[in-house]
Amino acid sequence: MSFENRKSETRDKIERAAERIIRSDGAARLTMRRLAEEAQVALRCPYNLYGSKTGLLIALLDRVNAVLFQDFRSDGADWVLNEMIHTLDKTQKFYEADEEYHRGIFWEIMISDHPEAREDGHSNIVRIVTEMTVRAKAAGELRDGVDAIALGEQLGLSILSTMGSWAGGNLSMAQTIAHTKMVWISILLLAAKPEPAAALSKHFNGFGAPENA
Amino acid sequence: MSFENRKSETRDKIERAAERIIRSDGAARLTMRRLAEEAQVALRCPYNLYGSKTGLLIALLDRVNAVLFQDFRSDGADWVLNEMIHTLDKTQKFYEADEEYHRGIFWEIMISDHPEAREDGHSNIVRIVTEMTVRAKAAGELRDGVDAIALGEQLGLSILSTMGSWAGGNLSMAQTIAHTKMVWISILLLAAKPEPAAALSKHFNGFGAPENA
DNA sequence: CAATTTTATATAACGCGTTATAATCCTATT
DNA sequence: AATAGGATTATAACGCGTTATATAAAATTG
Repeated sequence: MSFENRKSETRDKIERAAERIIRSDGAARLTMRRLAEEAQVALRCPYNLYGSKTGLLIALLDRVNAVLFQDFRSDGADWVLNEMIHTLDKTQKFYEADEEYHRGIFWEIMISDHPEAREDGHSNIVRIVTEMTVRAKAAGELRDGVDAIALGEQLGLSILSTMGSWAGGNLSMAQTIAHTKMVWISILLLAAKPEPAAALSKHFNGFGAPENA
Repeated sequence: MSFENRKSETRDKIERAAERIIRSDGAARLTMRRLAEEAQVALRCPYNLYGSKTGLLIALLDRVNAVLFQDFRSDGADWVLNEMIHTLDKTQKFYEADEEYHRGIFWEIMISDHPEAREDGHSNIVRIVTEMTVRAKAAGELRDGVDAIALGEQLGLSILSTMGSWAGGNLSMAQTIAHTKMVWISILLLAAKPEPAAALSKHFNGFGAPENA
């Protein structure tokens, strides 16, 4: 077996063990010593492969995000702006299927003292949202004078911040998406031309409390 | 000297030492052993008085918040909704005067594994914002059918989440307030009656990128 | 096959927040 | 003044993420 094959087999052993521990006891109870024991490797081994505990968690997150982000392709909705709202629904459904697992990983990465970890997820989301606003602008759904990139950054910041509250345990995923949807629509109603704005307002649920979301 | 006096003198010694360390080296470099040495008390002492490191940081935060929140009394502006925007400006000015100090404390409390710590700050902010929306409703500035409490909870959640991103180092305080202002105004334009809404829209700066804020 | 490089192991240690255990002050009560 | 009780101290220890050191095993290279 080659070096690379051996490494990726070890990686697999470790990531499987990490998943098992997080699923059974939560990400907060994932310790490197317990992980090493569960994966039957030396304590030093995951550090060789991932650099740090945070590096391992990022590897777990990346695998999951690859699946989620595939679902974000254009779905041929009537308006790009409506498609953006559908994207929120897809996100909710995806994370709700395994909410505690995702929340734990998200949180541990978020509070790690490896700043580059946060930066990665941050720019990922902002990029995806900005791609959509730029597409909406190109489709003529946004008013003249609206900077699509600036708009995307603001919407991306909004969902990212709210997901931070989710990760911290202050919100459920349902509340997170409901709030984000409300904020996005409020903003987009100002940025959109009348026609797509009218379509958008059908998704607006008023000012329901987060608890009712 | 009485028991209570002795305790509050020790508390003062510890809190002063903590402030000194945070101001010189940042909150991340505040360790309990170093604090004990700087305050010239036993390592056990702060645990007796505050329960935990997080408890001490909350004590520091409470002292600061008491000063900030005093500034949130009604300032007799034309509209309550405008007053809410001014509150954001006051908050920005206040935190910017000592941004790294506040950010560090905020962050350490936020990522602590004492969930009740987050809960406190959370409900504090939501309460303050909700008081303002209820006042706006009573002043007849909000449309009929708008639930002032639900609205306040959403606005509170918005600023809280964004301040989380600030605490994590992803935003400056200026960007944090600029984003919150944009979100608040977008939402309030939908919730407000025409007259106060017109006054509100003067504060709207369009969709500037967070970097330009 | 032999030599070299890469990967994995075993063991100990560091500083961190926190706790346990005793002992020692100092205030309050009788 | 004697005694009870709360406040503070001193020392050691726990599990945590991480690193150092030195060794063993396996793949690559000559």
